[in-house]
Amino acid sequence: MAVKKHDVERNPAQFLQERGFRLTPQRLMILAAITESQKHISAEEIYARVSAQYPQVNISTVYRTLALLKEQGLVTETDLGEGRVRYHAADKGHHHHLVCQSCGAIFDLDEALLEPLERSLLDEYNFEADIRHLAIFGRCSRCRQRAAPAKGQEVIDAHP
Amino acid sequence: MAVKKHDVERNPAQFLQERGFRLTPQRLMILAAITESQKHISAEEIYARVSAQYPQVNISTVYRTLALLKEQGLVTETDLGEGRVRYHAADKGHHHHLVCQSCGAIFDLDEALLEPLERSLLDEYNFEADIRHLAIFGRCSRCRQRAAPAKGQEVIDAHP
DNA sequence: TTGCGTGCAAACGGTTTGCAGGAAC
DNA sequence: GTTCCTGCAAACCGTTTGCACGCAA
Repeated sequence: MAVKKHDVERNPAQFLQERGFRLTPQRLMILAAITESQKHISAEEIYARVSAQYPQVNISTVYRTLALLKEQGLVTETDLGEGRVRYHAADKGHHHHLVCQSCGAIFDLDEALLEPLERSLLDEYNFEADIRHLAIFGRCSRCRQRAAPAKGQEVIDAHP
Repeated sequence: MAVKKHDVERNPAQFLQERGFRLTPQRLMILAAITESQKHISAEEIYARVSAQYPQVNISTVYRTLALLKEQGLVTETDLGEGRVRYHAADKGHHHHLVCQSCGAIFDLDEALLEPLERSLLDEYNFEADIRHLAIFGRCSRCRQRAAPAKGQEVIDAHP
């Protein structure tokens, strides 16, 4: 069944066109790379994908297109603490990540879990949280089991 | 009363020394800059402070020292989404930030508010969250009042 | 035909590295 | 006297920019 290629490509494309932006092959391919990607994708990865079928694209076009798509609300950014930002189609909905600091695994986190937090931020601080992509760092289930005795990784008590 | 300079300087310094690291003037001054800073401080800011009294320091020394201090658990990092990391003495305790995307203001957030989240991550995902510094983006009370009609800033439904 | 979007190359800002000389122990 | 730490300079990496050409509309 794969991805409904035409749908995912046509809607954002149409959206851009209606706004007066030109539909160039580069933009369409960049859009496709993002919407077809299962996970969050970085600018470099988009560039790699696109240039595989269209070698003359330039990385700066990728960045300019990403800026446009973000501006138009078609993609959102996530900072997973890697020193680089990742992108993701806005229509795929928001979700959050648990990033394991031991093994690097990334787990998706149900949005609902953050609702209580959002509510109390609103109630107690009158702060309207925009939690579209949140990365929470820590240690995953598997790594916890493997290293059961330890409780934290940079704890200051170490007496070797 | 100010900061108890000797205490804050001596403890981490002593700690480093006991671990076999040398106590150089550069390290002491960098340590002092961090512990004396009220708010989170960036590498560049540390460099500026230190080089004010010791012009020959190099920014690379700041980075190397920060890496050491982080490794030894004496400072922790926060990523406030500025494209640069900020540092903060570990013994000042953990706290979190509400970052207003409209006006840039940064508010401190009580650690207790995150406990329910941490607990449910542990319960439901067996994930041991290491939430030492979290930045939550959104819109602060004042900016919400000022722009009451809007509900989100990049919402996709816009029909101008 | 018009002007937006692109490729190119160079610059950016924050951070990291190799090296040789100098200081802490 | 060793060895670790530093300053220097250059490289790094992801990202941004100025410019002239070319293509979508």
